[in-house]
Amino acid sequence: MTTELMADLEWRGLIAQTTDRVALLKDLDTAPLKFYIGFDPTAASLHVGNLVVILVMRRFQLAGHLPIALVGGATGLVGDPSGRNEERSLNDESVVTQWVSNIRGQLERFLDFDSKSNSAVMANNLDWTKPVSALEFLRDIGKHFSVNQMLAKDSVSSRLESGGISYTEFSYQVLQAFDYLELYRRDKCRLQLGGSDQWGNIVAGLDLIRKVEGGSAHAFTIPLMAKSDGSKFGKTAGGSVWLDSEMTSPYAFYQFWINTDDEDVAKYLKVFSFKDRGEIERLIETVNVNPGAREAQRELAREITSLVHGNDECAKVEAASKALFGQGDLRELDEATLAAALSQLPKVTIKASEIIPTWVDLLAATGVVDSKSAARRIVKENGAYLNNEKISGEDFSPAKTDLIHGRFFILRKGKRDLASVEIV
RNA sequence: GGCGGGUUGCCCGAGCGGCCAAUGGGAGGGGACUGUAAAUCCCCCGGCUCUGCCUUCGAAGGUUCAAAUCCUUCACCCGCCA
Repeated sequence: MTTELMADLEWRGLIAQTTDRVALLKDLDTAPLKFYIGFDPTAASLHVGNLVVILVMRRFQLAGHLPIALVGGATGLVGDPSGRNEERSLNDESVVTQWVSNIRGQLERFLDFDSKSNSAVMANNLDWTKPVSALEFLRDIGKHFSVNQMLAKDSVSSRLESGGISYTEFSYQVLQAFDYLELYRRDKCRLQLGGSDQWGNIVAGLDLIRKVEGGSAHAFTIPLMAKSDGSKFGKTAGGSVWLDSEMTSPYAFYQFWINTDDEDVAKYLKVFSFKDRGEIERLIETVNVNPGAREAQRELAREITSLVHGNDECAKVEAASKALFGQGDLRELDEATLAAALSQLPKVTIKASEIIPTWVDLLAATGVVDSKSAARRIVKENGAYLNNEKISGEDFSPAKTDLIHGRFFILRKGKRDLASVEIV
């Protein structure tokens, strides 16, 4: 069963590096294994990049193992130098506390905390790190670390080349190692998963466990998600794609997935989808046979949006996308369907008594563009639409007769950036 | 501690008294082509009450009719020497 898990992960391209594969397989096969992944609160929400690791965690749980979701209340206060060429700026403790609770809430959606056999548990490293005094830490933990080895770690050595590193961030690997040791001691946790940039930190933990407890544990890293065109995964023009619906609307979230390049969709299905291998292979085949239908993208978007925002919300944004991108006249959509679709978009309302502002002013008000100049530019460049019909003239204003169902205007910028105006 | 170099628009990087909102590249945006894809081609890319005005070239002062460009001080970075 576990052998299947590993084979499946391998097929999905989710294994970057592990410690002794044979020993790991044996442990996974013998009994449910406790494992953990840490998430540092570096933002108010997790983003789609974190989803890669979270879903691997879920796969392990589905295979019967015992997840510990660790939120880095302590490590988040210090800052991980891995993969960064600049020192992080420290966040206020109150901010980090807030972020910890946000992230905790988000993680709960992806794991089963009520299973009879292998429930997930939540942990916060602040709980065991905060009570330790600096002296205890230096004597009990620090003594086991060789600065020479610490300096050799990629995360540190690359920073030494590029502008330096503070003692604070330099110490990060020790804190993370301490986490692993703590979880090993109290929960017999013997496996840590993480992104491939975490290898050094995880191994630091293994060394510490060996030195202090004489025990052995495993490391398992997951490749960092890369896009075929070399750009960073999970970013759009607007920034990161967040899991928080306030920060990235479910509609925008769905749109992010549905716009996946053909080049990447096979890889994304393997990484993010819980469909079985046969079904994923069938979908990948559709990309080759009939790419225009974009069935693979649709399935991907639906599955991930449902997972993150729930089936109901997904159905809404799916219907909205279908309605707004459909070929038909928007006026033919019934009012309820249209209203539901528009509720997914950036929106501005104006009073019926007001004079209707220009298209430019309306678009700027929705926040779809940064400034009125940008909105004017769109008109000048022929990318301005009202109710899916091209408009021209910078001083164009919609008329009452353009209202759909007596209360909506639909603004469009370019091919797929939509916003709504409602007259109230 | 000494000497030298640097800090320019989202990023990289030209400019070195007026012709500079500032060359070029990347990112981003619009159009064409398509499939709400990629590639390609064309165009745009500080803001505004837009034939003009306002704010930008590390910060603050100063010289000048006129400064991103010259001077002074401050901050940070990077080399070389000690």
